[in-house]
Amino acid sequence: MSTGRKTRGRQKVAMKKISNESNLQVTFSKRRSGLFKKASELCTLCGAEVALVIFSPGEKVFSFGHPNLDVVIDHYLSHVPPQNHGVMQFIEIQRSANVRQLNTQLTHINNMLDNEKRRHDELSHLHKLFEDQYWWACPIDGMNQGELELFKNTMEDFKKRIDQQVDMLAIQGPPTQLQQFFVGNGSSPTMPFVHQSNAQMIPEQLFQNPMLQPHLFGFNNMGGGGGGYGFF
Amino acid sequence: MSTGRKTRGRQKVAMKKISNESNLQVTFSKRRSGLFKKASELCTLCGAEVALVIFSPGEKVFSFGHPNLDVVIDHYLSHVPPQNHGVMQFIEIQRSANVRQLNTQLTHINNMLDNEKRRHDELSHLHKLFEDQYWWACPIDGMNQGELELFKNTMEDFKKRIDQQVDMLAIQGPPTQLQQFFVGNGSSPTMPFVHQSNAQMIPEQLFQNPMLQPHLFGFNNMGGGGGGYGFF
DNA sequence: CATCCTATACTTAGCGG
DNA sequence: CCCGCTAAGTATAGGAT
Repeated sequence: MSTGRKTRGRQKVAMKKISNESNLQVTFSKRRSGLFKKASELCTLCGAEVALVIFSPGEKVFSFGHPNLDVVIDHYLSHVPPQNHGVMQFIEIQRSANVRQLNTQLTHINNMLDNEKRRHDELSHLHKLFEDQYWWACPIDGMNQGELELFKNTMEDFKKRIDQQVDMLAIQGPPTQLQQFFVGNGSSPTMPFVHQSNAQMIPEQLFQNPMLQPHLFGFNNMGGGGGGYGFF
Repeated sequence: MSTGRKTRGRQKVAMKKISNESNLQVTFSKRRSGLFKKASELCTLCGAEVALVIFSPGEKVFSFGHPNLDVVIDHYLSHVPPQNHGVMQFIEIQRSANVRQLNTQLTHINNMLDNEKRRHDELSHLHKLFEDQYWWACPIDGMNQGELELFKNTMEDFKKRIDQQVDMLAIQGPPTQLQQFFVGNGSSPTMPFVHQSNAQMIPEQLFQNPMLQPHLFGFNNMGGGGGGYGFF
């Protein structure tokens, strides 16, 4: 009954970098959650705008923003509308360029596929001719003069088609391999994290907690500008 | 003895915007301090990089950053080490993602072209057989029994090749069009962020700033001005 | 890693200066 | 606004799952 307690409860911890790596990771995770919760509560209770970005020692990024992270950051960087932020615009332009390039490539590729499709249809058509006429199964040596004449014409017609085929292929030229674009090895480990800047980024499960739901989007009574803290 | 206590102690407060203006102001101030403290503790304990920006309902700005607010924000915007040309690297990562996608497409395309090349070779070979043997030019009606027999065998052999061709085509199926990627119209502020950053060591010394120790929170009230921070 | 649990350390609402 | 005080509400270290 009077045995030692189940746990020692919360222990006081020195305000310095945690040495134990495993412990550090757990503490980081817990305190990060707590910080996000506090931030969202400040937004809810006081109608403040908050931007919070955290890089873990393990290089991962966690962020939170109300009403929106990028809006607040832009608001901080300058008082110009977020849509006009230089970096964003530049990046967006780059992205668009890449997509256009990709579309051009695919247009070419689709044209090639069209050609190939036509080839395929031609071959199928040839095959159908064979099937329909079934000439090859006929006992040639049993043909009469007329039959042989017809056969010969069929053959010549067939030869013509084959020639057309081969000419077409010759004109188009034999398919050649396309050079791939090689990207610098991606010294970058693949990262599965895609943030959309028009949504608040919150560490996943944290806000599955119903307690936090209402904090995130409940209000918006921010006044207009007026401050004099422009940076540009 | 049984008189009422000195205070009611901390009362539970509903998680919604505080209506009493005076109360709200006090709570904002207290909680803001608490948030900055928590943020600085996270930095100290876990060596994390943190950026925190708060706009009060009155549009005043409060911020905190370790090792430095703008560094962290830039790091966030680019998701790469601030020392290097962050934005460029980010753009490069974006481009890499697109190029990887493009390479995948081209790999598929090249496989298809390989198949088409094989088809082409087969057709060429068939054509050559015709040319070499020149059978189609021979007066069929002039063949003797043996010649007809040979001709029949040749035909059957040819038919077999054609069948192989068509079977192959059937198995591969006809080429299909690829969907293109469309870039959204620029009106949308959305922009995919790829989170990924290389490990970056945080100089501990930077956080040994006495301002950030236990109770002196390292935040600066920027309510009036600031330097000019330009990204370009 | 994220969660649950328990015992404590820490934070903060409400009230006075 | 800031500071202090008090009591109650929260966050969280440690340990286990």
